[in-house]
Amino acid sequence: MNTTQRTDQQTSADRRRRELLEAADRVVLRDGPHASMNAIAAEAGITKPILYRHFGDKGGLYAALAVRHTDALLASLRAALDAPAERRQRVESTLDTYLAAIEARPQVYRFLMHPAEGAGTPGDQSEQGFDVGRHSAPLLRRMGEELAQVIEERLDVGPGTQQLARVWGHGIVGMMHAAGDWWLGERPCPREELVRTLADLLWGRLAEAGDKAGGPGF
Amino acid sequence: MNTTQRTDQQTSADRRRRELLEAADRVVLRDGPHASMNAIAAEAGITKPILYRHFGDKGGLYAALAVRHTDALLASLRAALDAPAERRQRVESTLDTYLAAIEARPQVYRFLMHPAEGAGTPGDQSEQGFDVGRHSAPLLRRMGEELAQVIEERLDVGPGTQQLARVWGHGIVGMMHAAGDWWLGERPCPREELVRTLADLLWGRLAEAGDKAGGPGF
DNA sequence: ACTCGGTGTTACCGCAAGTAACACGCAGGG
DNA sequence: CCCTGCGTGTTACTTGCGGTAACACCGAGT
Repeated sequence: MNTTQRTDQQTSADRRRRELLEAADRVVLRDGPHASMNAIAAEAGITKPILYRHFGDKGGLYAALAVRHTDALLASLRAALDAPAERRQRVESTLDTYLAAIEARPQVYRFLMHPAEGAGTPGDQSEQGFDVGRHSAPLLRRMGEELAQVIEERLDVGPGTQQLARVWGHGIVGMMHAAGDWWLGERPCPREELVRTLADLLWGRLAEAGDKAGGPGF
Repeated sequence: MNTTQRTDQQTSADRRRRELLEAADRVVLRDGPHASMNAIAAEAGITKPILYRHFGDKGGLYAALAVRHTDALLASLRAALDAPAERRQRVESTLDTYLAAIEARPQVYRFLMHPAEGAGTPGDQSEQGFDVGRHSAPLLRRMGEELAQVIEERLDVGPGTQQLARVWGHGIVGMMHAAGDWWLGERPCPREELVRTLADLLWGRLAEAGDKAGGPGF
């Protein structure tokens, strides 16, 4: 008797939820990592308590937002990872996919990774921001775990593969993230060069390189 | 005429500053990443405005704290990096030094990297914390730049060494950081194993590994 | 007509960052 | 001896944010 009601309500609530998320997205895209609940509510044309009814608390809204973007990014990454090509080529295109994503929407990226980085003027009060440990970490963690799974599934590295895959997954994601963060800030080189250099690093060129004359070597 | 006065005041102010920093350190070590200005002031036996007179704002205090710890950590890392041994050995001992440091003082580590991660109980209001983008990034950036310099000084990788060294420096630091963060949370294996696995990654075992039977490979 | 669930509002609390404005103690100079 | 600076400390406040309680409207079902 109430199944249609249920579904109607569900979809109605879901639509609201999506609208709110899109509004939040817009305000994040515009205002960068500040984005107070008030601002988001205003952008959505409503007031704070509704946001809280839908998302519980700020973490909930943030998590929902992060899930959206992370899902999209992960889909792209999976596509790059699954492409039919040489391993080196696949690694490069995966790196490139990630870097292209953060390059395309630096605001969103900064919001996801470094929330509450605003606080430009000294009088700016808007510095009480999100927490990061509980949200950006999960984002990176999720990428790390996904990559670990891919590595474990496809790579043959003898015994202890599972442990090794997870270490490598998180390590590679961290490498990608840190290098991308730095690159995004300084733009010292075109993207392809960064991709190539990182792939070189993963390909063991650090071990192969010779010592420079005069020093103790590295 | 006022040179001695000046220096006296200077040293006096510096002593105060150090005392305040040590108090801040203590409260961070105890309370984890919460650490409100009030709490720090109370621990130091004084009140808020004095902290603000000494450090300007919370970012200033945080930066001073971060510099302290980063300096200490960088000194250890430099020592490991400069040890007279094979390159692989030096890389492993550097990784181990970093991981041992974050293992020894996880509270401090979490404060530096993921401030404002507390907020355990839902009723906990103490979630308005620091920003991270302006502080944890500089910390990682600094490590990345240091490592880049070491790489550039000692490694011979042909033309474009400078750019490459910086990419690798930030990338390796990010790998270390992300893997360490994950490991610190889950403790899936002893430290030496993590160190060995990460070094293996840097040594190109990803490229060398064979495909697993049945999949498209990786 | 009367309830009832959903959507929305205003008005408030608590907290933490940051800031006046005032108070004590102690040099030196009339 | 007093009084003027100045460094150090305080109390008491403002602002802005996250989060919540209590009330208001409105369309559907009986």
